[in-house]
Amino acid sequence: MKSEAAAKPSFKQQMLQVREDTIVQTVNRLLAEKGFEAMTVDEVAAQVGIAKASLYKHFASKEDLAVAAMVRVMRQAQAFIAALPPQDPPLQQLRAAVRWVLQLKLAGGMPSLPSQNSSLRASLAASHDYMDGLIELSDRLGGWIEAAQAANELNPQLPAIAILYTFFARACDPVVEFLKMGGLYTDAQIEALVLSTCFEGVVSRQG
Amino acid sequence: MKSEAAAKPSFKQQMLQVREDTIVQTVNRLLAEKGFEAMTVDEVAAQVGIAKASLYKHFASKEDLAVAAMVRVMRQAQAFIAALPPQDPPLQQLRAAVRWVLQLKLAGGMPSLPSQNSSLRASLAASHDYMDGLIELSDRLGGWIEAAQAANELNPQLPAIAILYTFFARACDPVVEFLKMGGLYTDAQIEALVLSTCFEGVVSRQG
DNA sequence: GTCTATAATCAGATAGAC
DNA sequence: GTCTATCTGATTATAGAC
Repeated sequence: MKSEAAAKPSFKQQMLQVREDTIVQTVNRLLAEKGFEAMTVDEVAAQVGIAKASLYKHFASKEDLAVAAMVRVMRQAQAFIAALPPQDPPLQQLRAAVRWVLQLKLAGGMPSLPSQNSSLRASLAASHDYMDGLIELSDRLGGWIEAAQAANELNPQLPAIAILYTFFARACDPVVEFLKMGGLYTDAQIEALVLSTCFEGVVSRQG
Repeated sequence: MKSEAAAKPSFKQQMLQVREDTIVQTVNRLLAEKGFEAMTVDEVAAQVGIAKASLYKHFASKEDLAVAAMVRVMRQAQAFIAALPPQDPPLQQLRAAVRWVLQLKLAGGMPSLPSQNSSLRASLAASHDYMDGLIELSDRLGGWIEAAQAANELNPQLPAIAILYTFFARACDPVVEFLKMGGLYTDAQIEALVLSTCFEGVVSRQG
């Protein structure tokens, strides 16, 4: 019996894992740069430095590639959320979470998926890894939202689900790209601007 | 000499215009439903009820079809803006403009373009009709934004351009679709929710 | 698992008759 | 201008040798 085989992955398996990580990172970058439709599998293979047929030994379809990239981002988000100081007030946790998304976008690391691609949406919905992550994330954020509403820090008249969606939508907010393209503001300024308009809106505070 | 030909379009020209209007309306609907990439020219031809080759007699490319649809929406927006009571305060004008976009989206009439399609962006940028409309619209809204900031109705600390982009971004705000898919809220409620989070944000008013 | 080479398909665009 | 039929290129996916 291979006594160690069960305990830790073999060298070969580690190599495999590393290669797949490389692939998913490449896909993630290309998705962030060009989006799902514009990204071609040829391109992914070329940038990873392997043949396209080899890519298909690791992932069964282009959709699966994108799903893997989304699962990766989802895990990163969960890790960040889990590492937040639990004693901080809910509103602060939420601001930190939205800030994390904005920083990921500004760093060019947020995959941009078409909002209405049926084949990809189906693949995402079929992925347990993705859906479980999405649900856990929604629960976490949802809990903070309700707590912040109960403390009258977030507007209690808004449905919690609407606030949750508003936060999720920052992941594909074109305002970030617009401001970045303009070149007038630093990444930190853009982050502050979008965070501010998301939470405080655009009206004057004392009206 | 054809004395009437110069004064008003001939019957044939009117027919042509009507047909092209039909095409653009169909394209607009398909763009709103499925987006630019998922919409096929075959589909457009089938829904209009003409052969694909005939379509290409009217528009030189798929991009041109999308541009025509965007120009149409732009003109509608300009017409709406122009019809607003000029004596109303700037903030009210802006709310009306954003509300108009949300209603168009909720009615399924807002084309959804990929934020990062180079060929389409190039075509849009090359269209004088589109760019002129965009600039005029930006000037109008920009003027109101600065006036509202001067009156301390909009936050004067935010760059006017950031506020402008925030309004433009409502045209592709996924929160509208999310809430609509959920089925919990009427179109009017969704309109009010998104309008509120856009202007007033999500934090409590009296903090 | 990796490769080269190739299939299979789909979609944008065009030819040419009427 | 409209049609049928076709071309062309791009892209996803696979066969089969090593």
